[in-house]
Amino acid sequence: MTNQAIAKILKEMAGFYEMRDVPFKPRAYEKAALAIEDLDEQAEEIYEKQGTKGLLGIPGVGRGIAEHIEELLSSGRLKKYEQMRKKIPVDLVELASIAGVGPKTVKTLYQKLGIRTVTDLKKAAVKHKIRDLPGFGDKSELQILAGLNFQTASSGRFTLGRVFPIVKDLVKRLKSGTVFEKLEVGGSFRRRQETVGDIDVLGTSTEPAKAMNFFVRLKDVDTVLEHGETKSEIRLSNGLQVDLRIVKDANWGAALQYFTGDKAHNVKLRKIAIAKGYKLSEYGLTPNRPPSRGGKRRGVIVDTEEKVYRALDMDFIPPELRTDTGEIEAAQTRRLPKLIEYGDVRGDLQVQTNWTDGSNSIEELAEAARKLGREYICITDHTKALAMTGGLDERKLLRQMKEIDKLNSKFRIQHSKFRILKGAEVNILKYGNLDIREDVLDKLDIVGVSIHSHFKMSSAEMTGRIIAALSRPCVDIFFHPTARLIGRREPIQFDFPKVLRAAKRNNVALEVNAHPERLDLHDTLIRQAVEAGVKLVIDTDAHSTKDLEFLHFGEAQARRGWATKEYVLNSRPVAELLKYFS
DNA sequence: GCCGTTTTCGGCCCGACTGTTTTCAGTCG
Repeated sequence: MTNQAIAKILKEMAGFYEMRDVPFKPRAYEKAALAIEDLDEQAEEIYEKQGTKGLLGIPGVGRGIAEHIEELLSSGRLKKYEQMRKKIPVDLVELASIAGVGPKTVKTLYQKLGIRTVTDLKKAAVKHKIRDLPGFGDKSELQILAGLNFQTASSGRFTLGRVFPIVKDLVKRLKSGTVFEKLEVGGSFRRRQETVGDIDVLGTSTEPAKAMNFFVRLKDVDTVLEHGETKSEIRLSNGLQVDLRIVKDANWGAALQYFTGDKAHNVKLRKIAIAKGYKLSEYGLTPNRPPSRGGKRRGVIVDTEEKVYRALDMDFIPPELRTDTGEIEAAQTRRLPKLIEYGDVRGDLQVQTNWTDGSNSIEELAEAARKLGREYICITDHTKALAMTGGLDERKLLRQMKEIDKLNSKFRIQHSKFRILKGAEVNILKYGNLDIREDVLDKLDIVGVSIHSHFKMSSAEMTGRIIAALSRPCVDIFFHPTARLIGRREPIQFDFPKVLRAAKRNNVALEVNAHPERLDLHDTLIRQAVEAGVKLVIDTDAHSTKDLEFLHFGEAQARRGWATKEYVLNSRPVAELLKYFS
């Protein structure tokens, strides 16, 4: 049974408890479900290897839930869950995913109208059966219909790469209105998560009502979901939801901290605040106890985020790290790493040209990279086994090397510093051998390898396949190691710690692919690589000059994985980089 | 049901907005 399936059952149980107004259990089950979704390993494997103890190691999983998981893994069923579902047999997760519908609403809908599925709900809403229920009205019915329509039109989250230009443009327009003093985007966007559900904008204004009106009347607003004094929500015509909060200037730091999240990070901070005798909220940091006689009840001034963290006795935590995965403890003991900074990467080591499936020439890509401030670029066209891209064979690869030599002398005359490196994205074949002869690969500056076929091997076979490839002396980089495509293709399965050991032994760097549909490695795997002492590179995997700008997403991903500059090889000057790989 | 700088019991984040109410419940983040 997959983590997804286990998580779904736990989420439904959370909902059933919520329906019955059972206190605290819903949160406990939800928390455990989220932790299981976030695991890098299958719970099934953890259980096989370490038994119940392994399951108890998952945050939020205690004795009760561990027993549930064991029952699910061994029998494929869970009695307690089945009993709950028998009483109220509804597709709880699906129904509750509709905006404005929660467990209590689902319960009423089932008891009064017998609604069990999303289809049932649609039928009832269209027939206007919902508006007559107690506690409902025509507005709630309309809201449910709107939610249903939106859900079928678009399914949830956007990639960071997709929202990035939209948000840039939105911020520019909001600032042009001159109704805001401060304006900042918080939430998962500021944390640079790989996908973003909605955009949280935070602002200050001397005329809040005017500012809110300006916001809800932006020209591409499709629906105004909420319109209040301090909080409004809109949906843009492209489907993206944007929330705006207007806060007081004196609370700016506390508010920005609060609206950046994530939730688990904030909850823990609040607990720490309580332990220190404070209450932390978006409105500031205030003493929790009544003031002593004659004393005034005054909050700590937290007009910047830095002051919030300082007041709680810890170092400032960069937004990308705020996931409650050890960053708070590290900040308290002054052990946070100094993360790689945006702009630290000097050169791009994976770029495809029009020799294969890219759309620009080598020269165009080189020129565009130079203009973006890069010091070098490595041309890594596909090789012959990837026939659909017109992959290069040995003969063509040699010809491309000559072409690069010519271009380099041209660049040397015009711009002394910029350099084009010779590389390739070589296919790892089914049993770990490469599709280009070694004597030709030896002539390249940098050899990257990657998996483009046979994605569905067993973990053991895949591990052997990868280690065989990484053990070739000519190999320098393992490109997009898990081969996942966000929202489209699951990562391949292999024993990551074993591959890390092989990479370290052979001095092979792992790539952090910056392409918004890949972002591969993902954050927790980057963290493991860094802990294991394995070096990284950050590449765009550009297929056009425009794609070269993806680098920012790769740097963000590396930060989310706690990577320091020292671990990222292409933050080094070209001579040092080549020396490392030689 | 989980968890521990309040540690095996007793807490568990907290406020805004909406719709349907006439003081509040449900949802959301």
